[in-house]
Amino acid sequence: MMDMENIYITPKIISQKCRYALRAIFELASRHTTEAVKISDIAAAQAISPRFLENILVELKQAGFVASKRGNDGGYFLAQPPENLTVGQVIAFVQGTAKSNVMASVGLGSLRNGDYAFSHLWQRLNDSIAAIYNQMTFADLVKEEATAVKSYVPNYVI
Amino acid sequence: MMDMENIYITPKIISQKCRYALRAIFELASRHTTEAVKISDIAAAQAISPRFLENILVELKQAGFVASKRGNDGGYFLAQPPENLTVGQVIAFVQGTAKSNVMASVGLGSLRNGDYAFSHLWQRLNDSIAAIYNQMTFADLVKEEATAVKSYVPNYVI
DNA sequence: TATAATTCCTACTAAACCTATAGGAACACT
DNA sequence: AGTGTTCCTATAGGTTTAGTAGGAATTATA
Repeated sequence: MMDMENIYITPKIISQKCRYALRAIFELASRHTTEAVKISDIAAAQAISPRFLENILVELKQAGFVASKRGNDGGYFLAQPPENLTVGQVIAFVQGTAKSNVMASVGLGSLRNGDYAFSHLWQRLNDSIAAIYNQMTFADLVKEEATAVKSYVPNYVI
Repeated sequence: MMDMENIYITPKIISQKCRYALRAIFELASRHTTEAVKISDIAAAQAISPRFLENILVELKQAGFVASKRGNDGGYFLAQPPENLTVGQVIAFVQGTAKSNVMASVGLGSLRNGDYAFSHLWQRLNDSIAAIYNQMTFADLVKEEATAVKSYVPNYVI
C-alpha cells in the first residue's frame, strides 16, 4: 500500500520546482475567475511550501505567465487565457533557467564513431517530447481534470 | 562557430555517465568481432576518461550487458548480439541505479486538484519516450551510423 | 494616518547528485 | 616471477536542487 503506482523508468525529466510551477498555473486556470488568488491559497490547494511557491510565482510573473496585485487582498492571476498557454512554454522557461541545458552539442571538429546515430536518436527523442509539451494547453488540462473527477466513482463500503 | 547546433530544450534526460555507457556498448557493437577490446581502446575511440569508463564497464558487466576477460590481453565484449539489446535496457539500468527515480508517485490518500490530468500527461510522456528507447537496438544504431558515414561528402576546397 | 496583509527581492543553507579520480587487489597470459 | 589488464571500494570537488529567511515595497481598510 506504499505509493507503488506510477513508477516511471524515465528519470526526473521535470524538476520539483517545475512541477510546482505547473501546478500553480493549473490552480489559477481551474478557478475560472479573474480575481487574484493568494499565494497561501494556491500553496494549500496544491500542497506546496508557501515560501518556496512565493519565489516561483515571482519568476512566473517576470516571465509573463501570471500577473499580480499587491496589498491587503492581493494575489496572483493568469496573465493570459489558459487556451493560449501550453505546458511546454512553462517547462521551457523554468527548466531553461538552469545553467547547462544542452543535451549533446556535437563539435564538428571531433567526430566520434556513433555521433550521427546518437545525434539522430536524441533529436527524435526531443521532438517526441516537445510534441506532447507544446500541444497541451492549460485549458486542456483543466477540462481533462473536470471530466475525470466528474466520472469518478468512490469505493463505497455500505 | 561555437557548438551552436543541436541545442535541446529538453533538460539533460540522459546523464553523462549513461551516454558513456551507451557509447561504450555502441563501440563494441560496431566492431563486429568477438575479440575483447581494452578499456583504453574504447575510451580513446569514444573520448571518455579511461578511469571513469572502467567503473561504468564493471557495472555494465554486472548487469549482463557485456562480458570481460582479464589478464594480458583482456578486455570487454558484448554478452549478447546487438540485435537483442535495446538502448532502453541500458538507460533503464544506468539511470535506474540512481536513488529516487520516480516521476510522480501519487499517494491515493491525498488527492489534489489536477492529479488526474497531470498524472495522465506524465504517463503519455513516459510512454512516448519508452517507445523510442525500447524499439532502438544497438544493431540499428550501428547500421544507421554506417549508412550515414558512407553517404558523407566532405567539403572539399580545391 | 496608522495598521495589517500581502507581494517582491536578495541572499543563504543543507542535502543530494554528478563526474571523475585513486589505490590497490585479483586475475591471466608469457 | 612479472607485466598488463580487469575489478572493487572509497573519496572528493563541483553543481544543482529544494527550501528557508529577512526585510523592503505596496495596497486596502479602519
